Amino acid sequence: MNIGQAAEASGVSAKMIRYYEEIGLIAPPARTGNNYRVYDGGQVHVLRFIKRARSLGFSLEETETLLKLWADKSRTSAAVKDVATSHIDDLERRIAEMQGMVNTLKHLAHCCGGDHRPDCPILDDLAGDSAAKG
Amino acid sequence: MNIGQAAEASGVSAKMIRYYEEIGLIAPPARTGNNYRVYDGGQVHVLRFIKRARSLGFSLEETETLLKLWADKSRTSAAVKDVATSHIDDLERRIAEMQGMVNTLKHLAHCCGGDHRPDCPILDDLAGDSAAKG
DNA sequence: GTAGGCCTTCCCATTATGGGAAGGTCAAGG
DNA sequence: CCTTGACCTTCCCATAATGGGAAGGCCTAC
Repeated sequence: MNIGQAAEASGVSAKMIRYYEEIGLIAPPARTGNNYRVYDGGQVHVLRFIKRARSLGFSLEETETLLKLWADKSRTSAAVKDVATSHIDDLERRIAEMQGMVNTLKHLAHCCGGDHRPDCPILDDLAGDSAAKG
Repeated sequence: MNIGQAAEASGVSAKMIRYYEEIGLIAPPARTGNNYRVYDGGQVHVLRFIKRARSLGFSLEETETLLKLWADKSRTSAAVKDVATSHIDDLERRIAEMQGMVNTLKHLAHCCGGDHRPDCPILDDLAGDSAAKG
């Protein structure tokens, strides 16, 4: 299977497959006589794993940890759960931060006429004008 | 006022102040004979504005738009509100995406024993094992 | 034999920020 | 007068993950 077919089968772009190989996330595949990379079902399975981990927001570094745990038959589920829960914490922290921004922005937008006049509580807030309406 | 003092007064690092100047977000300040940048209260006000916009999650590009609107006395509040609301939409999209990850991960983590045994529904899910418990 | 569709490597760009080196300037204090 | 320290300057590099694109090799079909 060529890299294009592996990309198709895994949902990971050929560009990214090469990159993952370069950074050591996946093992270098065999090469044909013409120097083409060849992949088998096992490699594609790994790529799918990576794709799924990425879609859940795991960084490539975390993904590497998960891949190693996956390969390690003597792992403990506790080790995997640790990776997952700290990622959850991270996501929740970021969500809270962004939600705070949204709350502030919605308040400001609510107070903004959104009309033809120049007066704008949003700009007033950004400008540090504590006399901003609302 | 030197760049260090402007950084102190605005909460924007000296490094970032130089960068904002380099990308044209702020105007190049005056220089002293020894080639030091000098800032006045007006420039610091702009830096504070940027700082506040960044803290609300606006990109530097959006911040530039907001700075121009701020400077434009004939702006309409509608134009400002447009920038804000599309940023709110963007944040909410990202929050929803991350919340989806959290929901999935919490479910998987809940189903994971987190003990000394190797069996792990989290890895099963990542591996695409549709027989994953839960 | 040539055109198209793969593949290869290499370089560049993105976003916003920080680290650090090499060197200039200035003020204080010995 | 010289040193020390705290500034400042510019320049280069690194981050995370991904895509774009060029230049060139290989193979298959027509």
